[in-house]
Amino acid sequence: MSRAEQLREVFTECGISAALAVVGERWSFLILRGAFNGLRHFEEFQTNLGIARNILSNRLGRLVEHGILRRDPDAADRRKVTYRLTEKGRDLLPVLLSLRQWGERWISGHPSNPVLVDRYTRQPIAPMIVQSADGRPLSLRDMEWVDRADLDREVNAA
Amino acid sequence: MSRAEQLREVFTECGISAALAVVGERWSFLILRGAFNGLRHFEEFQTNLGIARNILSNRLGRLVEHGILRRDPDAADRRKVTYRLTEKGRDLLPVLLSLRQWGERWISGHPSNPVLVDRYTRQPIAPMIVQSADGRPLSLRDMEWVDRADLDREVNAA
DNA sequence: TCCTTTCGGTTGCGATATGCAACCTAATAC
DNA sequence: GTATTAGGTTGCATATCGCAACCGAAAGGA
Repeated sequence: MSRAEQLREVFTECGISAALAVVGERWSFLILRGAFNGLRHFEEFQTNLGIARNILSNRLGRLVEHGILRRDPDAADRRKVTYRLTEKGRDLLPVLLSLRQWGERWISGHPSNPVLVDRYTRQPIAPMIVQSADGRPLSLRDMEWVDRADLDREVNAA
Repeated sequence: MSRAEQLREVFTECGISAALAVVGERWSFLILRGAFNGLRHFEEFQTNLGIARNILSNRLGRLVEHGILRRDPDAADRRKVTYRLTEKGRDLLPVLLSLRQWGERWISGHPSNPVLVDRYTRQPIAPMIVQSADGRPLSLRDMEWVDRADLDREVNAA
Protein backbone atom coordinates (compact mmCIF):
# COMPACT_ATOMS: atom_id res chain seq x y z
CA MET A 1 0.00 0.00 0.00
CA SER A 2 1.38 3.40 -0.97
CA ARG A 3 1.81 6.22 1.50
CA ALA A 4 -1.08 8.05 -0.13
CA GLU A 5 -3.42 5.06 0.05
CA GLN A 6 -2.36 4.51 3.63
CA LEU A 7 -3.21 8.07 4.61
CA ARG A 8 -6.48 7.86 2.74
CA GLU A 9 -7.42 4.72 4.62
CA VAL A 10 -6.50 6.42 7.86
CA PHE A 11 -9.05 9.10 7.27
CA THR A 12 -11.93 7.04 5.99
CA GLU A 13 -11.61 4.06 8.36
CA CYS A 14 -11.02 6.24 11.35
CA GLY A 15 -13.12 5.88 14.49
CA ILE A 16 -13.64 9.64 14.43
CA SER A 17 -15.39 9.70 11.09
CA ALA A 18 -17.40 6.66 12.12
CA ALA A 19 -18.47 8.45 15.28
CA LEU A 20 -19.19 11.73 13.51
CA ALA A 21 -21.40 10.00 10.97
CA VAL A 22 -23.67 9.12 13.88
CA VAL A 23 -23.39 12.03 16.33
CA GLY A 24 -21.79 14.71 14.16
CA GLU A 25 -24.84 16.80 13.36
CA ARG A 26 -25.29 20.22 14.84
CA TRP A 27 -27.75 19.37 17.61
CA SER A 28 -26.82 15.80 18.47
CA PHE A 29 -24.40 16.60 21.27
CA LEU A 30 -26.74 19.11 22.85
CA ILE A 31 -29.57 16.59 22.80
CA LEU A 32 -27.28 14.06 24.43
CA ARG A 33 -26.23 16.58 27.01
CA GLY A 34 -29.91 17.08 27.76
CA ALA A 35 -30.38 13.36 28.13
CA PHE A 36 -27.44 13.13 30.55
CA ASN A 37 -29.01 15.94 32.55
CA GLY A 38 -32.27 14.11 32.90
CA LEU A 39 -34.40 15.31 29.99
CA ARG A 40 -36.71 12.52 28.89
CA HIS A 41 -39.58 13.92 26.81
CA PHE A 42 -39.91 15.59 23.44
CA GLU A 43 -41.33 18.81 24.88
CA GLU A 44 -38.59 19.00 27.50
CA PHE A 45 -35.89 18.82 24.87
CA GLN A 46 -37.70 21.30 22.65
CA THR A 47 -38.31 24.01 25.20
CA ASN A 48 -34.99 23.68 27.02
CA LEU A 49 -32.77 23.49 23.96
CA GLY A 50 -34.80 25.83 21.77
CA ILE A 51 -34.42 23.46 18.84
CA ALA A 52 -36.89 23.38 15.93
CA ARG A 53 -39.46 20.62 16.35
CA ASN A 54 -38.85 18.96 13.00
CA ILE A 55 -35.10 18.85 13.58
CA LEU A 56 -35.57 17.50 17.08
CA SER A 57 -37.89 14.84 15.76
CA ASN A 58 -35.37 13.89 13.11
CA ARG A 59 -32.39 13.82 15.52
CA LEU A 60 -34.19 11.80 18.18
CA GLY A 61 -35.15 9.34 15.45
CA ARG A 62 -31.56 9.02 14.27
CA LEU A 63 -30.22 8.60 17.79
CA VAL A 64 -32.79 5.88 18.41
CA GLU A 65 -31.97 4.19 15.08
CA HIS A 66 -28.32 4.11 16.04
CA GLY A 67 -29.07 2.65 19.45
CA ILE A 68 -27.89 5.67 21.41
CA LEU A 69 -31.32 6.46 22.84
CA ARG A 70 -34.15 4.08 23.63
CA ARG A 71 -37.72 5.19 22.86
CA ASP A 72 -40.37 3.81 25.21
CA PRO A 73 -44.03 4.63 25.64
CA ASP A 74 -44.90 6.03 29.05
CA ALA A 75 -47.03 3.50 30.95
CA ALA A 76 -48.83 6.13 33.02
CA ASP A 77 -49.70 8.56 30.20
CA ARG A 78 -50.09 7.08 26.77
CA ARG A 79 -49.48 10.41 25.04
CA LYS A 80 -45.97 10.54 26.40
CA VAL A 81 -42.82 8.97 25.04
CA THR A 82 -39.68 8.48 27.07
CA TYR A 83 -36.22 8.80 25.57
CA ARG A 84 -33.38 7.30 27.61
CA LEU A 85 -29.69 6.74 27.05
CA THR A 86 -28.63 3.21 26.25
CA GLU A 87 -25.24 1.86 27.35
CA LYS A 88 -23.88 2.97 23.97
CA GLY A 89 -25.21 6.43 24.67
CA ARG A 90 -23.97 6.56 28.26
CA ASP A 91 -20.54 5.59 26.95
CA LEU A 92 -20.41 8.99 25.20
CA LEU A 93 -19.96 10.70 28.56
CA PRO A 94 -16.17 11.07 28.20
CA VAL A 95 -16.69 12.82 24.85
CA LEU A 96 -19.28 15.19 26.30
CA LEU A 97 -17.21 15.97 29.36
CA SER A 98 -13.96 16.62 27.55
CA LEU A 99 -15.78 18.85 25.07
CA ARG A 100 -17.42 20.70 27.91
CA GLN A 101 -14.21 21.15 29.86
CA TRP A 102 -12.48 22.47 26.75
CA GLY A 103 -15.32 24.92 26.12
CA GLU A 104 -15.20 26.09 29.73
CA ARG A 105 -11.46 26.60 29.65
CA TRP A 106 -11.01 28.15 26.22
CA ILE A 107 -14.33 29.67 25.16
CA SER A 108 -16.81 30.53 27.88
CA GLY A 109 -14.01 31.04 30.41
CA HIS A 110 -15.94 29.78 33.41
CA PRO A 111 -17.28 26.46 34.71
CA SER A 112 -20.83 25.56 33.63
CA ASN A 113 -23.78 24.56 35.71
CA PRO A 114 -24.68 21.99 36.95
CA VAL A 115 -21.47 20.38 38.14
CA LEU A 116 -20.84 16.66 37.94
CA VAL A 117 -19.57 15.55 41.34
CA ASP A 118 -18.45 12.36 42.99
CA ARG A 119 -21.63 11.32 44.78
CA TYR A 120 -19.81 10.46 48.00
CA THR A 121 -16.96 12.95 48.35
CA ARG A 122 -19.01 15.80 46.74
CA GLN A 123 -15.89 16.81 44.81
CA PRO A 124 -16.26 17.84 41.14
CA ILE A 125 -14.84 15.27 38.76
CA ALA A 126 -11.27 15.65 37.52
CA PRO A 127 -10.34 17.14 34.14
CA MET A 128 -10.24 14.54 31.36
CA ILE A 129 -6.65 13.64 30.51
CA VAL A 130 -4.76 11.23 28.30
CA GLN A 131 -3.07 8.49 30.25
CA SER A 132 -0.67 5.62 29.62
CA ALA A 133 -1.81 2.02 29.98
CA ASP A 134 -0.49 2.06 33.56
CA GLY A 135 -2.22 5.32 34.45
CA ARG A 136 0.46 8.01 34.15
CA PRO A 137 -0.72 11.32 32.65
CA LEU A 138 0.78 11.84 29.19
CA SER A 139 1.43 15.08 27.35
CA LEU A 140 1.74 15.22 23.55
CA ARG A 141 5.55 15.18 23.88
CA ASP A 142 5.32 11.77 25.55
CA MET A 143 3.28 10.24 22.73
CA GLU A 144 3.82 9.18 19.16
CA TRP A 145 1.58 8.02 16.30
CA VAL A 146 2.63 4.58 15.10
CA ASP A 147 1.35 2.51 12.21
CA ARG A 148 -0.25 -0.61 13.61
CA ALA A 149 1.79 -2.90 11.36
CA ASP A 150 5.03 -1.24 12.46
CA LEU A 151 4.02 -1.57 16.09
CA ASP A 152 3.40 -5.29 15.64
CA ARG A 153 6.85 -5.65 14.11
CA GLU A 154 8.39 -3.81 17.06
CA VAL A 155 6.66 -6.19 19.44
CA ASN A 156 7.85 -9.26 17.53
CA ALA A 157 11.40 -7.92 17.34
CA ALA A 158 11.53 -7.45 21.09
CA MET B 1 -34.59 32.27 39.18
CA SER B 2 -37.31 29.79 38.21
CA ARG B 3 -36.60 26.18 37.44
CA ALA B 4 -37.33 26.86 33.76
CA GLU B 5 -34.98 29.84 33.60
CA GLN B 6 -32.36 27.81 35.38
CA LEU B 7 -32.56 24.99 32.88
CA ARG B 8 -32.53 27.45 30.02
CA GLU B 9 -29.37 29.02 31.35
CA VAL B 10 -27.83 25.59 31.70
CA PHE B 11 -28.21 24.94 28.02
CA THR B 12 -27.17 28.30 26.64
CA GLU B 13 -24.25 29.00 28.99
CA CYS B 14 -22.94 25.49 28.77
CA GLY B 15 -19.34 24.79 27.82
CA ILE B 16 -20.61 22.30 25.29
CA SER B 17 -22.55 24.81 23.25
CA ALA B 18 -19.64 27.23 23.53
CA ALA B 19 -17.31 24.55 22.21
CA LEU B 20 -19.68 23.45 19.48
CA ALA B 21 -20.06 27.01 18.22
CA VAL B 22 -16.37 26.87 17.40
CA VAL B 23 -15.64 23.27 16.41
CA GLY B 24 -19.13 21.93 15.81
CA GLU B 25 -19.21 22.02 12.02
CA ARG B 26 -19.16 18.84 10.06
CA TRP B 27 -15.50 18.86 9.01
CA SER B 28 -13.83 20.62 11.90
CA PHE B 29 -12.96 17.53 13.90
CA LEU B 30 -11.61 15.71 10.87
CA ILE B 31 -9.41 18.68 9.99
CA LEU B 32 -8.14 18.71 13.55
CA ARG B 33 -7.49 15.01 13.43
CA GLY B 34 -5.45 15.65 10.30
CA ALA B 35 -3.50 18.35 12.09
CA PHE B 36 -2.78 16.01 15.02
CA ASN B 37 -1.53 13.45 12.51
CA GLY B 38 0.92 15.87 10.97
CA LEU B 39 -0.97 17.45 8.07
CA ARG B 40 0.25 21.01 7.56
CA HIS B 41 -0.68 22.28 4.09
CA PHE B 42 -3.91 23.07 2.30
CA GLU B 43 -3.37 20.46 -0.40
CA GLU B 44 -2.53 17.79 2.16
CA PHE B 45 -5.78 18.35 3.98
CA GLN B 46 -7.71 18.50 0.75
CA THR B 47 -6.43 15.30 -0.84
CA ASN B 48 -6.30 13.25 2.35
CA LEU B 49 -9.67 14.24 3.73
CA GLY B 50 -11.44 14.54 0.39
CA ILE B 51 -13.10 17.76 1.55
CA ALA B 52 -14.36 20.40 -0.89
CA ARG B 53 -11.82 23.17 -1.35
CA ASN B 54 -14.16 26.04 -0.51
CA ILE B 55 -15.29 24.35 2.69
CA LEU B 56 -11.72 23.55 3.66
CA SER B 57 -10.75 27.14 3.04
CA ASN B 58 -13.64 28.34 5.16
CA ARG B 59 -12.98 25.88 8.03
CA LEU B 60 -9.25 26.57 8.17
CA GLY B 61 -10.08 30.26 8.30
CA ARG B 62 -12.49 29.75 11.18
CA LEU B 63 -10.08 27.58 13.11
CA VAL B 64 -7.39 30.22 12.66
CA GLU B 65 -9.79 33.00 13.68
CA HIS B 66 -10.61 31.11 16.86
CA GLY B 67 -6.95 30.54 17.67
CA ILE B 68 -7.06 26.78 17.27
CA LEU B 69 -4.70 26.73 14.30
CA ARG B 70 -1.88 29.12 13.48
CA ARG B 71 -1.36 30.16 9.84
CA ASP B 72 2.26 30.87 8.88
CA PRO B 73 3.87 31.49 5.51
CA ASP B 74 6.49 28.89 4.56
CA ALA B 75 9.91 30.55 4.55
CA ALA B 76 11.35 28.18 1.96
CA ASP B 77 8.50 28.34 -0.56
CA ARG B 78 6.44 31.49 -0.61
CA ARG B 79 3.48 29.76 -2.26
CA LYS B 80 3.03 27.51 0.74
CA VAL B 81 1.17 28.18 3.96
CA THR B 82 1.65 26.16 7.12
CA TYR B 83 -1.21 25.40 9.49
CA ARG B 84 -0.24 24.23 12.97
CA LEU B 85 -2.12 23.52 16.18
CA THR B 86 -1.88 26.13 18.91
CA GLU B 87 -1.99 25.17 22.58
CA LYS B 88 -5.74 25.75 22.47
CA GLY B 89 -5.92 23.34 19.56
CA ARG B 90 -3.66 20.74 21.13
CA ASP B 91 -5.87 20.85 24.20
CA LEU B 92 -8.64 19.32 22.09
CA LEU B 93 -6.81 16.00 22.08
CA PRO B 94 -8.94 14.47 24.86
CA VAL B 95 -12.06 15.27 22.86
CA LEU B 96 -10.66 13.74 19.68
CA LEU B 97 -9.42 10.64 21.46
CA SER B 98 -12.58 9.93 23.40
CA LEU B 99 -14.63 10.40 20.24
CA ARG B 100 -12.31 8.08 18.35
CA GLN B 101 -12.37 5.42 21.05
CA TRP B 102 -16.15 5.54 21.14
CA GLY B 103 -16.33 5.20 17.37
CA GLU B 104 -13.95 2.26 17.44
CA ARG B 105 -15.88 0.51 20.15
CA TRP B 106 -19.43 1.13 19.03
CA ILE B 107 -19.41 1.90 15.30
CA SER B 108 -16.43 0.71 13.30
CA GLY B 109 -15.86 -2.16 15.73
CA HIS B 110 -12.08 -2.21 15.41
CA PRO B 111 -9.13 -0.01 16.42
CA SER B 112 -8.09 2.64 13.88
CA ASN B 113 -4.70 3.34 12.44
CA PRO B 114 -2.30 4.86 13.37
CA VAL B 115 -2.15 4.11 17.08
CA LEU B 116 -1.17 6.70 19.66
CA VAL B 117 1.44 5.11 21.90
CA ASP B 118 3.51 6.06 24.91
CA ARG B 119 6.78 7.05 23.24
CA TYR B 120 8.88 5.16 25.77
CA THR B 121 6.92 2.04 26.72
CA ARG B 122 5.46 1.65 23.18
CA GLN B 123 2.10 0.81 24.77
CA PRO B 124 -1.08 2.27 23.25
CA ILE B 125 -2.64 4.94 25.44
CA ALA B 126 -5.39 3.96 27.88
CA PRO B 127 -9.11 4.43 27.20
CA MET B 128 -10.37 7.87 28.25
CA ILE B 129 -12.32 7.61 31.50
CA VAL B 130 -14.02 9.87 33.99
CA GLN B 131 -12.12 10.12 37.27
CA SER B 132 -12.61 11.63 40.70
CA ALA B 133 -10.43 14.50 41.86
CA ASP B 134 -8.15 11.95 43.53
CA GLY B 135 -7.89 9.74 40.46
CA ARG B 136 -10.39 6.92 41.06
CA PRO B 137 -12.35 5.80 37.98
CA LEU B 138 -16.01 6.80 38.29
CA SER B 139 -19.04 5.23 36.66
CA LEU B 140 -22.30 7.11 36.17
CA ARG B 141 -23.71 5.50 39.32
CA ASP B 142 -20.94 7.12 41.35
CA MET B 143 -21.72 10.62 40.07
CA GLU B 144 -24.41 13.21 40.48
CA TRP B 145 -25.27 16.52 38.81
CA VAL B 146 -25.38 19.30 41.39
CA ASP B 147 -26.33 22.94 41.01
CA ARG B 148 -23.29 25.04 41.73
CA ALA B 149 -25.12 27.19 44.27
CA ASP B 150 -26.34 24.11 46.16
CA LEU B 151 -22.84 22.70 46.16
CA ASP B 152 -21.47 25.90 47.67
CA ARG B 153 -24.12 25.70 50.40
CA GLU B 154 -23.12 22.11 51.12
CA VAL B 155 -19.50 23.17 51.47
CA ASN B 156 -20.40 26.03 53.82
CA ALA B 157 -22.63 23.79 55.88
CA ALA B 158 -19.81 21.29 56.41
C1' DT C 1 12.90 33.59 -21.66
C1' DC C 2 8.70 31.14 -22.09
C1' DC C 3 5.99 27.27 -20.63
C1' DT C 4 4.25 24.21 -17.17
C1' DT C 5 3.10 22.86 -12.61
C1' DT C 6 2.08 23.71 -7.83
C1' DC C 7 -0.15 26.05 -4.07
C1' DG C 8 -3.81 28.20 -1.92
C1' DG C 9 -7.43 29.79 -2.68
C1' DT C 10 -12.38 32.08 -4.97
C1' DT C 11 -16.67 31.88 -7.79
C1' DG C 12 -21.07 30.00 -9.62
C1' DC C 13 -24.40 26.82 -9.22
C1' DG C 14 -27.29 23.04 -7.78
C1' DA C 15 -28.33 19.86 -3.81
C1' DT C 16 -28.99 19.35 1.04
C1' DA C 17 -29.82 20.65 5.70
C1' DT C 18 -31.85 23.91 8.85
C1' DG C 19 -35.27 26.97 11.07
C1' DC C 20 -39.95 28.88 11.62
C1' DA C 21 -44.70 28.63 11.83
C1' DA C 22 -48.85 26.38 11.15
C1' DC C 23 -51.24 22.25 11.37
C1' DC C 24 -52.59 17.42 12.94
C1' DT C 25 -54.00 13.20 15.83
C1' DA C 26 -54.45 10.86 19.99
C1' DA C 27 -54.88 11.09 24.78
C1' DT C 28 -55.77 13.45 29.02
C1' DA C 29 -57.92 17.11 32.02
C1' DC C 30 -61.81 19.83 33.36
C1' DG D 1 -68.69 17.90 25.81
C1' DT D 2 -64.43 21.52 25.33
C1' DA D 3 -59.76 22.74 26.17
C1' DT D 4 -55.14 21.40 26.68
C1' DT D 5 -51.06 18.56 26.24
C1' DA D 6 -47.77 15.45 23.92
C1' DG D 7 -45.43 14.25 19.99
C1' DG D 8 -45.06 14.84 16.03
C1' DT D 9 -45.64 16.35 10.34
C1' DT D 10 -45.96 19.67 6.45
C1' DG D 11 -44.76 23.82 3.62
C1' DC D 12 -41.90 27.18 2.75
C1' DA D 13 -37.84 30.35 3.13
C1' DT D 14 -33.01 30.54 4.11
C1' DA D 15 -28.34 28.92 5.10
C1' DT D 16 -24.85 25.65 4.37
C1' DC D 17 -22.59 22.07 1.49
C1' DG D 18 -20.25 19.84 -2.30
C1' DC D 19 -18.59 19.87 -7.06
C1' DA D 20 -16.25 21.72 -10.77
C1' DA D 21 -14.18 25.38 -13.01
C1' DC D 22 -11.34 29.17 -12.67
C1' DC D 23 -7.48 32.37 -10.88
C1' DG D 24 -3.01 34.77 -9.48
C1' DA D 25 1.32 34.29 -7.57
C1' DA D 26 5.33 31.64 -7.14
C1' DA D 27 8.50 27.92 -8.47
C1' DG D 28 10.63 24.62 -11.78
C1' DG D 29 12.33 23.25 -16.20
C1' DA D 30 14.08 23.87 -21.18
